Amino acid sequence: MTTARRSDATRAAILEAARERFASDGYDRATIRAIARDAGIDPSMVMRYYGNKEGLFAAASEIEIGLPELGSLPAQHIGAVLVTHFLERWERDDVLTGLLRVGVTNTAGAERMQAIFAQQLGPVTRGVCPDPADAPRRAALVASQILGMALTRYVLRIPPAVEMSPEEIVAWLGPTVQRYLTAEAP
Amino acid sequence: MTTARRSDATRAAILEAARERFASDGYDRATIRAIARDAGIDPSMVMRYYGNKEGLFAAASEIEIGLPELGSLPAQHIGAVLVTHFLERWERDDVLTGLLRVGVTNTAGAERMQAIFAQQLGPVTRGVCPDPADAPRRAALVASQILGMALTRYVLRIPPAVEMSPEEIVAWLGPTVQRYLTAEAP
DNA sequence: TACAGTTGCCAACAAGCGTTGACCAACACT
DNA sequence: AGTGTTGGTCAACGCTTGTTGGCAACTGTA
Repeated sequence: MTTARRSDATRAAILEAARERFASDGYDRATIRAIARDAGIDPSMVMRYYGNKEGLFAAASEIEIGLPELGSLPAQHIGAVLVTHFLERWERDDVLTGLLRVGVTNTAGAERMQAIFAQQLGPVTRGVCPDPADAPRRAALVASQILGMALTRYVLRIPPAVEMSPEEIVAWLGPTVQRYLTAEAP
Repeated sequence: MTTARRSDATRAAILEAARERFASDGYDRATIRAIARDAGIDPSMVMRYYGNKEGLFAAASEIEIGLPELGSLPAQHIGAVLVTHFLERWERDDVLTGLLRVGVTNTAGAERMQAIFAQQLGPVTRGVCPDPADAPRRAALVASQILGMALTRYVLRIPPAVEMSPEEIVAWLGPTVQRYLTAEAP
């Protein structure tokens, strides 16, 4: 393993500042200078440690959704569990919001978003849906509803979406996700 | 009424180029210079006719969703009709995609997106849902699913979402929207 | 023909951007 | 004590951006 370096604190500070800036400003408006100012260091350090802006974004958007094991759960609750989990994940920090923001204008961001959902939501879907052949389609449907809620609630901030309680959202979206996963294809 | 000017063609060309650029590149990357180049004129003309970049965006993002009259329709088909209509609207041109892209990174864009849905989706919702008091919430839920599909299909371009046929999407999303509009609150 | 208004191009501006390389201070090791 | 490595600052580069003002050409009117 790589031994701990003296600069690890700085590296972490840069990464944290970068996450916040990317999340609130998007890729273009999140300038290296602003990120460095937030982290309390010189812009050139960012370049030294992460190569260039793209490298910084790649490092800042590394993420684990950490979906729970669904195999052991009662099949009829999967929808609610999934929505609850994503909602919690989204409220905890704003990396996902940032990723969503960047994914919309930046090709690298969009690809990363695709990869995350393919690798982390895909397997779950494959395990629970009736016909494995249309698992990708079902995963995309689930993604459309979950990302759509994240979009209206955390990015566009449409007032009624912001005001809803997590429980309310789960109650509404849970059955939708459940249907996308387990209902027979129309 | 304002009389026709000789520069109307140029104005229109600028607007069209702006719509395309905003749609494909987002607010920041859509530079006035690039828009002017597409329109075949000098960047300074853009400033003369639209004041500044914000003014140009405001003019380029003026939009009518043109929802159909739903009052006369059988209540149980509203969901499918709505999804069909939005899908068609989204496929027809890319102004909405552009608006979505800009709304994610730009405050003015987000506000415009909010306004569009409040003014054009709100009334429809109010007419069909059981209790007018939670009409805004229901509208937000509908928006979350429709915008989510637009996001995954037209912006992030998640492959399975792109490959689905319009009929398939309507078949999956229609019941969801229907439930958000007319089912009793959970 | 003279003149005012419109349409357009050109050149430049100040500011901000990502990025680079020279340089200094603190540390680690022998 | 001396030397190479690491962590960090500073000043500058080349470039692009939104924006401005001056100037030429055209159009319509009297």
